[in-house]
Amino acid sequence: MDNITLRQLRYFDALARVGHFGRAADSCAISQPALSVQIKELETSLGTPLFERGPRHVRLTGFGEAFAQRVKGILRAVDELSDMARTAEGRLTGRLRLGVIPTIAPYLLPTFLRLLPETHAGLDISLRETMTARLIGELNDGQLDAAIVALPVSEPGLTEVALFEENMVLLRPASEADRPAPSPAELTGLRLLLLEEGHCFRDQALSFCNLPGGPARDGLDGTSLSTLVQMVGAGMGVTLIPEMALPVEGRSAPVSATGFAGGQPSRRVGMIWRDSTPLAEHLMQIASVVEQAGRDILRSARG
Amino acid sequence: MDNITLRQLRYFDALARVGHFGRAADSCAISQPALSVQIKELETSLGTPLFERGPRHVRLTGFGEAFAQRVKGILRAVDELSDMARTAEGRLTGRLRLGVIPTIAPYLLPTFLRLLPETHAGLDISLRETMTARLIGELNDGQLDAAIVALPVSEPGLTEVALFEENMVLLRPASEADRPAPSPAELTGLRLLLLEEGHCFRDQALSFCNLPGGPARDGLDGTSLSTLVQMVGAGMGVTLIPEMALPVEGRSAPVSATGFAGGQPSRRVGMIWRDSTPLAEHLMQIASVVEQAGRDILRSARG
DNA sequence: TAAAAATACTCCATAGGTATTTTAT
DNA sequence: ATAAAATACCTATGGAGTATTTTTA
Repeated sequence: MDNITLRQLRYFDALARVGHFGRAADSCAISQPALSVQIKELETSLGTPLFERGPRHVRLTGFGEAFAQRVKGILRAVDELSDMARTAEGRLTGRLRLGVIPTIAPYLLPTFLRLLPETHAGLDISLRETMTARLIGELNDGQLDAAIVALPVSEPGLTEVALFEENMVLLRPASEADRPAPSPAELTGLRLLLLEEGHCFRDQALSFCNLPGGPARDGLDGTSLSTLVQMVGAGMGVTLIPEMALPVEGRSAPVSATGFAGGQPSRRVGMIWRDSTPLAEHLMQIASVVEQAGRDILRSARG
Repeated sequence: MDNITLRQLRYFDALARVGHFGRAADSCAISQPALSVQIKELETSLGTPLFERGPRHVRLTGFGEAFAQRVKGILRAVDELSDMARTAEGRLTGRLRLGVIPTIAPYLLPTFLRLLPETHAGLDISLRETMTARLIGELNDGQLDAAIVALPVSEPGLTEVALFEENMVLLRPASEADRPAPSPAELTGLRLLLLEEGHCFRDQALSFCNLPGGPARDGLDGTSLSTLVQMVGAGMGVTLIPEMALPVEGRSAPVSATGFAGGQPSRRVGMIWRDSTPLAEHLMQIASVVEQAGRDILRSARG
């Protein structure tokens, strides 16, 4: 028959993802028979089946599995072709899909989004806030162009650019404001409230305190820094928050911030993107805007 | 407009290669207007021109240049999808495009092609005989599936598999058969006839004799080993030939073969293919047939 | 029997062909 | 003036939709 088409590969990829002809067709904004026909055509042109059809679910064959891996790469490369064109005339145009982790987003973005138009007027930013692991997945899948995370992520295929370093500060109930700054070791004696599992900030805090990673400890986990701060304000314990969050969170409850006796824990904030992205040059410019935003916030948090 | 299609990328690639709408259209087996339309559509969908049109020739724009690089990779990856399918049912089917360098082809292929059907009946082999540099280019372009060459080639992106090592023997006029085997150093005193530039065998011979690579020396270069052997038979000088060539070439003229005093020069024969080829597993099997053929020939040449 | 994929068929968008015009040297 | 690309216009292929049938747990 005829040659493989990108359309077939896109439909195949969708079906491989969702494992259901009807829903895959939806996600491609076509009808189920249209998708069925294209998949079948791809299979016959290859001369070998890609899916096992069951009445309850559709699964990739062994061959289909290997095929899907390569197809993903091809589709990503084709998407990057369009990205290239967006940079052809010197300035970045269209929509930039940016991911940010939850412990950075609410504090950094207001300043970042205020600064960005100064250098990139008209650039359309779409934001996604979720945890690092998911952001990495979406970068690899081509659903994101770049992400702002805590470094290092050490993911093969991703470039990381370090932007600034910020301290993690201890937040205690305001009533304890007069006590001396504890050492990291003394933290283990306090009720340390942390974000739920999956947040890199949780892991960084635990590792600073030399505590094991393990699963949640009952009642001590929050789903956002704001919640944790409220819990601290209510006298339930203490927590760590990033310096950047101080201006916002420090005023929302009766809490008091302090450093540690000895060295301060810190995290490095940076941007990551696919090695292969054609947007690299422009992402670097945007990274420097992020850096400026971060430094501005830290200066005001400290001053 | 609509999305990018593979068809557009194929046409674009053809035009980027040949730089001429009419001839590119020919190479795609379509009419010139059909190609023009697709190229233009690609350009408008990208929003930026890919070619500078002149009345005498068509050139890639700077952006087009970068674009072409990526497109090549995509098209190769898509072609490899089809290759994958050829291996899906366990055995390799269809046509295998194999390159061989000229100093191996005539001696190895008869035996190889006789052995191959024993393990790969029905496999359709298409052969291309040219020098290493060109074979590497055609491998990278996806015009070849594998090549038999002298190792190492050390090309990034290509896998090499060493198969056997063979000596290079000195061929002298039969009249000199009684003289003692010379040392490599003594070769510089003889009229050494070699293949023209570009043949790796020439370079290997020169390097063994500690001679500079330089360009041709008048009258001392031949275009094939057979020619060299005839020249040696006519008393014009001496030459080096691969051991494998002895059974054929040793009888075609009044010449005498000998080794060297001290160590024997040798070359390593192997197969190369793209790292990314899905045929790797099967190519490895074919490589072992090549190896068997080589060893058979060497055994009969020595025995 | 019920959910889901495959078929049947119709329609329209679009790729391609031929003939012709425009363009740039 | 000429080679070559673009345009015009027509045809035919094929992708998509709706309606329907087939499949199998």
